Amino acid sequence: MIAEHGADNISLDEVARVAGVGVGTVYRRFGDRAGLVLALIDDQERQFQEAFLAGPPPLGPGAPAAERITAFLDALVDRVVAQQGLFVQLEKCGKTIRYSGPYRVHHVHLATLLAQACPQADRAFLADALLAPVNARLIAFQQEERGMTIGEIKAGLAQLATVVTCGYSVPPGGSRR
Amino acid sequence: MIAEHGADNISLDEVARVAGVGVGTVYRRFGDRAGLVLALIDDQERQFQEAFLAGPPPLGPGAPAAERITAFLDALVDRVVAQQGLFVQLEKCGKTIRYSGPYRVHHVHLATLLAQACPQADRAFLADALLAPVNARLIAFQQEERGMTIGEIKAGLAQLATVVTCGYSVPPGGSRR
DNA sequence: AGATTAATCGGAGAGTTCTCCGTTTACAAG
DNA sequence: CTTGTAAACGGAGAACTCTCCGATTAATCT
Repeated sequence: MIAEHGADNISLDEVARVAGVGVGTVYRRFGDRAGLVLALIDDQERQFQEAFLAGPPPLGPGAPAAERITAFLDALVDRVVAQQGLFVQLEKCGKTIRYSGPYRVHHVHLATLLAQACPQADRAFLADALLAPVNARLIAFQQEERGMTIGEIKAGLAQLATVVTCGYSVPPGGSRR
Repeated sequence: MIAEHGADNISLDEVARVAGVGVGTVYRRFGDRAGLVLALIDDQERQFQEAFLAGPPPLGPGAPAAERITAFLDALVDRVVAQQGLFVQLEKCGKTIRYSGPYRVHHVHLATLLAQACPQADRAFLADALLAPVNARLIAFQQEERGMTIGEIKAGLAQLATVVTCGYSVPPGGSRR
């Protein structure tokens, strides 16, 4: 259905009809629209998590943290682009969903890598800040309205990650908490 | 109505009823839900733009670019927090709206400052990347689920901005610790 | 098998967002 | 004041998300 009509323009009524069940059944299984989208994302998400948790370097363990961070952001962009429509849907749903499930895993992973690359930074915030630009809608906007390519986006992220991992080693000037 | 029922839980049917007009009129005036929200945001947005375009430094012109960047991000956080519910609504609406209007102005402004602070960076992307974490839903999540304070969020952004403006002066690749 | 209980199902319905179009109002010309 | 035209109006209705609950099916016990 998504291949045919796009990820938007899909009503759960129709999903139920096509599946040959009642609407209630769909909602009991998946909770709500967001739950259904999450389920559709789940397969690739598992593979992705497998890859950065236990796959070959530089995405998986073995490479230095700074390299893994870049590799992770790079792969995350691919991940989002591969199911862009679904991720856009996900972000439209209630805020409960946007920052749960996959996001938390990504955040923990990135924060762990950041802890190695730049120990004295606020790694929880920094992880949020690096994940924030990898956002289906922003990427769509950058592509469509700014004419950026995926390569340029990845390059920008890589540069940002580099600057961050290097820069945070040096305590900045007048910053206080 | 927002003060009473919160920014969600407001139906345009009811807005129309309270306003004493038909639903059609509301939609003709504002286009859709997003348009109404934008209108509600507009007043404070104008003031904010006035402040960073022509107000006193460090937010307005006069201070060095690096300081203005920090001041801008700081003020933007306040701006979003002040109308957090409305911004969350805005982000839920179609992607047409999220990256139009205010966002573009903020982006142009920040990109201009970045051009002064770190000329050789991809300032269009960098501006997106710095704006991305200043996001009503992310901030709400950081506050509620991570227990972060606004002060901590601002501090994190300030540090990030510092590292970015300093770090991008050095061409990437030959990075040292 | 028959009866009792629990889990599952499906669709009617409430509450929304947004569109469409017949009706009403405002305004200018005769 | 009347008439003609354009703009503004408002509510019926289509399409949608999600809930609720009576009906159906499956499982367990006697």
